[in-house]
Order: sequence, then structure tokens, then C-alpha cells
Amino acid sequence: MATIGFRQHDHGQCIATALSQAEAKCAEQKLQFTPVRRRVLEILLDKHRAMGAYDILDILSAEGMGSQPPVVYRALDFLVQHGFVHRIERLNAYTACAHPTHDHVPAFLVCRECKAVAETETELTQGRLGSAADKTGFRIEKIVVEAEGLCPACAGARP
Amino acid sequence: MATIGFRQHDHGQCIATALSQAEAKCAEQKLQFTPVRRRVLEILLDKHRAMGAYDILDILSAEGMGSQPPVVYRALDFLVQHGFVHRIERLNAYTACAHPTHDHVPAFLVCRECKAVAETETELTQGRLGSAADKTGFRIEKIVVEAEGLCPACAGARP
DNA sequence: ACCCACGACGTTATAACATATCAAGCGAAA
DNA sequence: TTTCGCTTGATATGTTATAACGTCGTGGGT
Ligand SMILES: [Zn+2]
Ligand SMILES: [Zn+2]
Ligand SMILES: [Zn+2]
Ligand SMILES: [Zn+2]
Repeated sequence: MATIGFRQHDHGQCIATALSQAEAKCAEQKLQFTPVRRRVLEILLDKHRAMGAYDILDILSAEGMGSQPPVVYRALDFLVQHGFVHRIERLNAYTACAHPTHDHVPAFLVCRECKAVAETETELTQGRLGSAADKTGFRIEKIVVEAEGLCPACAGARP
Repeated sequence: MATIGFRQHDHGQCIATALSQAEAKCAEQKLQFTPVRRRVLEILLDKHRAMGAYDILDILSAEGMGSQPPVVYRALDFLVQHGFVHRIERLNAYTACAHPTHDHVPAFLVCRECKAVAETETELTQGRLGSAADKTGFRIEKIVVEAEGLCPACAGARP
């Protein structure tokens, strides 16, 4: 599985697989995969793009699952914490992880028009950033890599 | 000039140099280096860390240079646009560029405790991210690379 | 059975970050 | 001098995120 997001795929299958993987991982690690958490992940998988917390909240509240910000932020915190969802810093938004079965340092291609997101992985950690950290004694705990640009669809629509 | 930010330096000189470089570049490109813009850059250079827009605004307004958000956001837009300042997405904050004399793709080490920021450059653009972009036809326009962790001072204080 | 600790959730309020819009000032170009 | 473009002033509003505090249900120890 590599860069998905700008390619066709069986989306129903894609959602079902990801949900059951999440369920399995939570069972294994004794995490509570509660209805709200499950539904938030499902929404993110379904839309398959970066969504703002309040967009998600609108959907939740329309379904009677809580209508205040903390509801969705808590669910997102949980999902991010356990690697089911990534936060896109550039957009202050969230997207379901494309390869939740193994640990990784994600990198993203984010379309500035339609907000579609493709996730890949990065080798980084070494390179200039790593050596700069070493030289100064900085201890890296997390790395954010996000590329912004135009996806094929949006580039085609307005070349 | 490389990674500064976690090292000692003659800070008065550092500020003076950066300001006069900015002044020169604006003159050359017929940009207006207005008092507000100059002062905002100066504040960022002085603090030498990531600052939120409203932190800057507090200082400006204490000095009678405008007290509404648009004042500082307009100045920041200008400074970012022309490469004098970078936005740190991870913090929704801003920091003065450490090497404003040439174009570059900046990468940052950001201390999660004290918000100190060290800027280095990244080779990236190639690598897995670039090839993922090529494969899918995504056109990259901008790249954000930010590492979060503990700076030497904060790691020392609480090891 | 009882108590309690813990984690999740409900709710209110507020903090923090950012933009839309319209009007006024001001210097340079025409 | 008129016009134009850019900067700024001012008000209002939109968007994202967290603090604070109470409640509820589950599960473990007694
Ligand atoms: Zn991922
Ligand atoms: Zn697009
Ligand atoms: Zn820079
Ligand atoms: Zn620090």
C-alpha cells in the first residue's frame, strides 16, 4: 500500500478494512473504541480528505452524538494518539491514516484547492534536519512533513 | 550561516544586520518597509522564538501602533510573502527567517517547552515525497518541514 | 454487596487564531 | 490636479481549540 488518495479504489472495502483493523488494534491494546470514536474515524475514512473538527462535529451533532467541541476534539485526540488519524498542521484539519497497521513518519501531499490528501512515508529523520539536531543537542520527538500544491484533478480543471 | 537558535550569538548585531538586509531588499524591490512592518520584524528578531500574532499585537498596541488583529496579520503576511518571516504551522506562530538573503526551503526544530526555534534548510523536494508526487501527478508548490522536540536547555532542566 | 478509582462523556464558557469589509489617508503617476 | 494603488484604521465576525467542572458507568479490591 502506498500513496493513495489521488487514485481510484474500492472505497467501501477501504473503509471496512480500516475500521476492522482499528477495532482489532483497540481490542488487542485494551483501548475503548467507543461509538463516538468509531464514528469519527468512519467519517474521516468516508470523506477521504482533510476535515476540520467542526465539520466533523456538524455531522456528529446531526446524528445526535454530541454537539459541543470537546466531544469531537476528545475523539480526535484519541485517534491521533493511537495512530488512526493524522493531523494536517497546514490546514488545522484531520485525515484518516492510510497505513494504520505499522508505525511510520507520515508525509502528506495536500491539494490547496480541494483539500484532498495523499499520505506517503518519509525516510527523513536523517539528513540535514537530523544532523542539525545532533549538532545542537536537540532531541527530535516528532516530525511534520507536508507538501502543498495542486492535485491532478484540480490542475487539469484549471491548468 | 547554519542552524542558529540554540547557540549563543551577538544578538544586537544579529538584529541590526537582519533589519538592514530587509531594508536593502525592500528598497531594491520597491517594497514599502513601513513602520509597522519594520517593528513586527524587529520584535520577532528580538525575541528569537516563535510568537503568536496576538503576542506581537500586544506589543504593538502597547506602543500605539495599532491594536486590531488586521494590523499585525497584514504585516505578517507581507513579511512572510517576502521571506523575512516564516510561519510555524505546528504552533500557528511566526518566527524571523534566519537566512533571509537567499531563497530556501526552511526546516525547523521547535522546542515544545520554550517554543525556541532553530531554522535549517532541507534538501528534500526529492526523495519519497517527490517521487510520490511525480507518480500521482501532484504538483508541489510548497513544503513544510517541522520537527518538534526538546531543546538542550529544556532537556537539561528536566531530563 | 459495597466502595472507589478511572476513564469517557455532557455542558458551559472562554481562549486563541484569523478574515471580511468598508472607509480614510497619502504619495506617486498621469 | 486628478486618479490610482497601496497602506492603514476600525468594526465585526468567523474559525479553531481548550479550561473547568460535573456526571455516569465499568471493573477491581474489600
Ligand atoms: Zn499514517
Ligand atoms: Zn485538488
Ligand atoms: Zn528562512
Ligand atoms: Zn526549550
